[in-house]
Amino acid sequence: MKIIHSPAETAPAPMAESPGTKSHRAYTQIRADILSCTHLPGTKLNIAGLAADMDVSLGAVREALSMLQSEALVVSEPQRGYTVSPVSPKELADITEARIAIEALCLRTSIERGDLAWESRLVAAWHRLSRLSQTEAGRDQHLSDVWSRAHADFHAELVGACGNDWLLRMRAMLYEQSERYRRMSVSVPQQNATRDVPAEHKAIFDAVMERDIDRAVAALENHLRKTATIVRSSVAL
Amino acid sequence: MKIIHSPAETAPAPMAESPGTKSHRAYTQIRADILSCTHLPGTKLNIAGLAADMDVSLGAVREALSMLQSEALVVSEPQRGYTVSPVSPKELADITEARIAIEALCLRTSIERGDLAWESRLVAAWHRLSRLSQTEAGRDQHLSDVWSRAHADFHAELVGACGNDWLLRMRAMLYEQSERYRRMSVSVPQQNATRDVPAEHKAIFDAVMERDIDRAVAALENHLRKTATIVRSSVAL
DNA sequence: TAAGACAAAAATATAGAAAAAAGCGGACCC
DNA sequence: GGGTCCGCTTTTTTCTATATTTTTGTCTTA
Repeated sequence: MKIIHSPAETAPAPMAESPGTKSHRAYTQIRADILSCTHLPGTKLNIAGLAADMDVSLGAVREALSMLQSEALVVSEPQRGYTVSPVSPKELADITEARIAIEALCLRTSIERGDLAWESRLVAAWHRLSRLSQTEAGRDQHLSDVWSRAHADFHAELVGACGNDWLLRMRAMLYEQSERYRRMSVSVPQQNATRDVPAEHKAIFDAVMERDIDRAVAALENHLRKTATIVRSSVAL
Repeated sequence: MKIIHSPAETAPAPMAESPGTKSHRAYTQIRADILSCTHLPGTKLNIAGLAADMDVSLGAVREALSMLQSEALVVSEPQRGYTVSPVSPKELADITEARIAIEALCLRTSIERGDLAWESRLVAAWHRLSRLSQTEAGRDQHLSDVWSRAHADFHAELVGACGNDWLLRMRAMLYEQSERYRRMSVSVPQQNATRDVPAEHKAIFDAVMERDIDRAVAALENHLRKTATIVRSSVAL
């Protein structure tokens, strides 16, 4: 009769939606630290250090880094460890062009194939984002996170009816990369003042709801290109 | 007294271009086995078994599998191990559509930006492929591998001057996935008889050399779509 | 037949050993 | 006197063997 070999000793807290394995928790945390620029681009990642910080073993960290490599958030040189993927103007330009092309493709098919359920989800995502935009996100950290989440959901929902899993996977990858650049250039009010982001979103949303493919794609492209321009000029690359 | 646990016991031979680490050797081997369908799609991959087969430890295999996951050649369910990525008609269709779109994009910019050095490399790749095609590849295994390599090089060179690393990375991923499907459907002579693959390649090559973008893209699309159709009808998915 | 416990197998985690690279100090040469 | 190269020490990455946890298949029992 083995009593209490303690299933709950490790993590009594629910800890969000982590799939149990320690590798995945490490992955989630390192990923968040990279996206939030706690680990700056180009930094060498010390495996032992990370393992000590989050109280897991080397192997777990190593596996987490492998996962991150698949999203191109870190790069590894054999026998020389892992580093946070560096950033550059060229990279930003490549990502932006690729993203415009692929998102446009996804958006076209999404509008063509989208049914009522999709429209409903899109309306919901739009509603959340537009309400949050009114409350001046950006100052307080929590609100900014919530807005980022809503923004990601809205963009994801736009192409949600595309149906091509491979294109969607690539879109997701590029979105994430763009996010990393965007977050490097937060709090540049003087430039954002000349720009009405909610209006750009509204333009996309309206065109999509009217099923005007070309106008929707044009509005999306405009939105992405403007974002990239702002990011580029505000970040010292 | 530990005798000769030997730094050179494992691989005295140069073993091609493997970057030394055992993880990477394991990665290379498993990858080859998946692409050659030694490990069939959908198969569960036993970590301990693989480790024993190639005489490395669990950790090395685990890391190799992580790398493969980033190329979408294997998928993992937490706590339930790894399986070779399954195949399906839907997947093939998605890959084909995505590939046509992205390769077309890459080809356009490649033709626009390509300089003389690129043209020369392309001519070289074309020459190799066309010579190999004449010798009836397909029967003997080695020749077939050589042809595959030349075919891959030719297609890679077509888009070699594109310049957008992100698009190229995605193209490479999709090419690899297509290869896996293609190799599942080898030796179906009756269908290939009605098709002249070298001529399709020549059509692409000629259009590119004349810098006729639209014709080149159309020829490429035709080539990819025909390949997908053959594969689809010849494989029992 | 279905529920539950047991046993086997497989996946994940850990700690420490081996190998490789990086950092460092001193000697040697120009 | 200054610069460069060689060896050693230290750090870091990689690997292995073993332990722990989870899942899965089976067999009993009501």
